[in-house]
Amino acid sequence: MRVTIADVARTAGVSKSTVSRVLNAKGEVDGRTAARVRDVIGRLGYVPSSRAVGLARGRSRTVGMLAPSLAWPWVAELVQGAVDAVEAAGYGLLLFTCSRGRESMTRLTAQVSANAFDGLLVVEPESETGAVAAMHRSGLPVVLIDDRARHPGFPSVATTNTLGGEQAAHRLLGLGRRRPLVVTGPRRFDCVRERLEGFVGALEGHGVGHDPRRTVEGGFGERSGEEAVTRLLAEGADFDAVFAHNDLSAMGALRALRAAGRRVPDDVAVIGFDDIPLAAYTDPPLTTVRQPLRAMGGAAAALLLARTGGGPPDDLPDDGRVVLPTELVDRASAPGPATAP
Amino acid sequence: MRVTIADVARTAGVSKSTVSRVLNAKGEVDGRTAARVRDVIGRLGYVPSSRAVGLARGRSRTVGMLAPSLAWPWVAELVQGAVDAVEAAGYGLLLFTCSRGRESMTRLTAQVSANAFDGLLVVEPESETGAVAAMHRSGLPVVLIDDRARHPGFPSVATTNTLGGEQAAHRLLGLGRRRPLVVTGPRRFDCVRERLEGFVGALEGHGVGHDPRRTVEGGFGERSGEEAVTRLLAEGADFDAVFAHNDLSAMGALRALRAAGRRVPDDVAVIGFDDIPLAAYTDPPLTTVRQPLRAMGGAAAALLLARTGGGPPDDLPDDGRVVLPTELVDRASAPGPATAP
DNA sequence: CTGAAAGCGCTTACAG
DNA sequence: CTGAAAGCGCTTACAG
Repeated sequence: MRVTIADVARTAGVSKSTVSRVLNAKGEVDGRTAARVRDVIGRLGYVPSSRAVGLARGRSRTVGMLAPSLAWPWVAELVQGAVDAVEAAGYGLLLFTCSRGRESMTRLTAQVSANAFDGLLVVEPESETGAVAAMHRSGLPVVLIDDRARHPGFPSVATTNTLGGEQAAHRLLGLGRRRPLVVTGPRRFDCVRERLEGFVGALEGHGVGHDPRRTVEGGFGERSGEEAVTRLLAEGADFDAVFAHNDLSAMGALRALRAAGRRVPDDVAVIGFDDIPLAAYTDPPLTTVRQPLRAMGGAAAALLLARTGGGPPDDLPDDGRVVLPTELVDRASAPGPATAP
Repeated sequence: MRVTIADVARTAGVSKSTVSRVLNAKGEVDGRTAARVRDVIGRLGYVPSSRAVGLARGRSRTVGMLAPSLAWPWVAELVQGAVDAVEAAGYGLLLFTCSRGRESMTRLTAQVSANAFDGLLVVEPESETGAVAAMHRSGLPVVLIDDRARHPGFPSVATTNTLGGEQAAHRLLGLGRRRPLVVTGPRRFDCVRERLEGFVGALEGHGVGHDPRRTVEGGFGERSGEEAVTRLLAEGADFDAVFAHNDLSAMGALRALRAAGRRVPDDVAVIGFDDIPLAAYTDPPLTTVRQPLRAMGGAAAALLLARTGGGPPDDLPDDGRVVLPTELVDRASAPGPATAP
């Protein structure tokens, strides 16, 4: 039923070796022979079985991607960027998410041992660093997205988190704000530390001290931002701006400020981080530090493909790092000179 | 380097056939022999090569999923639901998106011909129906998510779009609204027609006629909702509610109403469709008709797995349809009795 | 330039 | 209950 290389060979009157050669443009083949084979391939609609090719070659032209839940908009963007790049290279992307906890990791590990893919893209490994390192050690090419410092040894893609923090600070300073509230993500993330450092550093560079009591650790969810602002407001804290470490918590902050009757940006300016699609649709639209998520996904895929032999080689060392720049997106929650009313 | 079934066989002093039998719990194997083999497998850390198993069995324990861009929150939810179910069954999910247009389809078709996966999940095929039907005809199990009417022949998963429209109408009627503006999605979608029919039908059932001029076709984006409301407002149209066919356009509508100084829900009540995570974070929080997206993804995966032999069989006919119920989520943009101020 | 043969790592009748 | 052998559909030295 399925047409195989043997059918093509028989019909064209050549050996399977020859068919394989024209298929893979490998070795010398007589022009006319090749044309005839190609013709038969076309007529029979022959497509090599990926399973058989994979077994014979020892590679599947497939990469795996392990990511947190797609319910996070930034994860979805990253995955979309990767899937585009992988697809363009003629590879397939096997998607795994951590949403089922330990069992998800068990499944992934099994697939790795089964050699189901040629390389693995990992987004923000939280507790799975050990497992990922083990896979890497066993010879699987791995590329990380973000959080490099904790995982020397494999290439990674990150964004300028420190610069991003600085960008946020500069905007707030420009607006005359001197007492910002910072709602961070979980401290264990390097990106969180970097954003905070950049932010505080820039403030201090301008002679503005940052009271640590105005830094609240959040969990990257809307809730964090909402609760942090609500609580500090209740405690009578004095702040004239919010720098949230992602857009979701910034949205929560907006909500809490609104509930408390504080005007944004007049009473409190708000800046987020990420620039998820909906950031343009909050009220007021959210000024935010944009992470080039699609591009990061694409860059990570390119690095991985280079290491699995599926893409053009790059000149990055094995523990090299690609850093894509953040950019302040000017909207009404912390308007710049051009946007100011 | 990689340990194979031959290594296990040699070490355990049995044949590969026997190892295969204990691996797959197929055929009778002496208890002690089996124990010994299992022990060796454990000690050697042997895991069968998925490529070899796939070639020998003719199936890969992998399914494909073709979806629109993950930038749509509802797509991300659907994919997450599917990936969880697929993973739980020990299968892999190869993700394809249509974001690269024709080339995306070419790549997918190639993978299908190459027999790269055992079944395909398709989300809202727009222009690709021909290609999908061809794959199905060639023997590939296919399960659709939504929009069944146009594609008889394969099983599908949908939600109660008509009922959803009715639910929205009943809420607005309950609030005393008689002149709703409807911002639909593209008319070519069956779900759009059904939502509209349900909505208008329910109004008429209550003796409320619907002026077709108050129905505006949108594109499911924030823009649609914003533009529709802005335009009708400019034209001096008279409406006291908005039923948007998805949450994104509802968010656009909220934005336009705010810009025009109309109060929500007092002047204009707003209801969306989907219940994406951010619906709870608009201002005011969005009342919406919830689609059980995760569950739909999971149900579609279950149907597909049953048809690839990877899950428990279901009793659904080959062109059967699973319909999961929508549910009105009560929030402040169109508050019910309990939520009313 | 081309073919026969071995090999990739499994599964599955077929014998015993 | 167990093993030898063929087969899944390719690729790749090795000869010629």
